[in-house]
Amino acid sequence: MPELPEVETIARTLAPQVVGKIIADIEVLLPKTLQDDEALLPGVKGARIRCVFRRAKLLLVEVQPDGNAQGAEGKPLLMAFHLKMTGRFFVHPAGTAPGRHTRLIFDLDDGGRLFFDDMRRFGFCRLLRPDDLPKWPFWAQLGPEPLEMLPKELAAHLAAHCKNKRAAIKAVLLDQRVVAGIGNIYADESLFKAGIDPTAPAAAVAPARFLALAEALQAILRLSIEECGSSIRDYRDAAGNAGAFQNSFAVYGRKDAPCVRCGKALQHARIAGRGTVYCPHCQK
DNA sequence: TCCTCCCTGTTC
DNA sequence: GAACAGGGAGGA
Repeated sequence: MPELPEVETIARTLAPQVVGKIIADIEVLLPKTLQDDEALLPGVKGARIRCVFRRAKLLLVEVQPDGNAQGAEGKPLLMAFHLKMTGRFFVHPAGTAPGRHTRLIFDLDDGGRLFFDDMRRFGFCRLLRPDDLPKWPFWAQLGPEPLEMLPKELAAHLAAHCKNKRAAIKAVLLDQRVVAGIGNIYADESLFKAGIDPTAPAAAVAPARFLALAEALQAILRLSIEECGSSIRDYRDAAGNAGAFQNSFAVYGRKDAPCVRCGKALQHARIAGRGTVYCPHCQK
């Protein structure tokens, strides 16, 4: 389930494999994976990949269409991928046949084949002009990048969004409109590190505790990026490597196991429809 | 503000 | 053969 650190790792490992190459052809094996409201696909064919970057949990690929392509007008285009739970990228050698879960194939001019695989079919690739990004409601509503703020700023931002909110503090962290890129793993881990009960109503979290939460969130995200993300089940980066941060989990996936701090059994709850593991003794 | 749905493979 | 994993859309 790629969250911020995983998508960041994928962007970093994918970029050196594809930037500068030309997309010679595109094969759409699962039509619903490709969201192309403006029929921009012809412009992507023959386009050169300029850069690969991340915003929230989105992986963005900017391409420069061939100047002669019909309707492309020489302006850059964006491919915005959301990997959801099981999206993966891999660059295969020429001639590699699609796998069972391959949804899109981008044939590169050097013969390489960039596969977008997605077992559970939730992921998508949206084609758009950079100018149209603000018209995409999901993009327009995204909150700030948590690693691009000072801890103090992030703390104040979180505190402001938690004011008067009855929803659980964890639900607020998962809300992409508040902060972008946090998923189930990093919400649980950062709340544990900050010693905050994930089930507590956001409004009940004392203002003084948001600095600890902001610092925990940033520390966990930075550490995970250093470790190339967390690999549970499906996740691999674009070079096929697993991350290592799953070895540092204090709570995620550790229901009933002893708390690393106090040794008491970790509890399980369901918050905002997501499985949640926490230590009632250490998180209040 | 919470629930259901979309999906398929793994675990109980 | 059911429960579970879960990001986000859409509906109650």
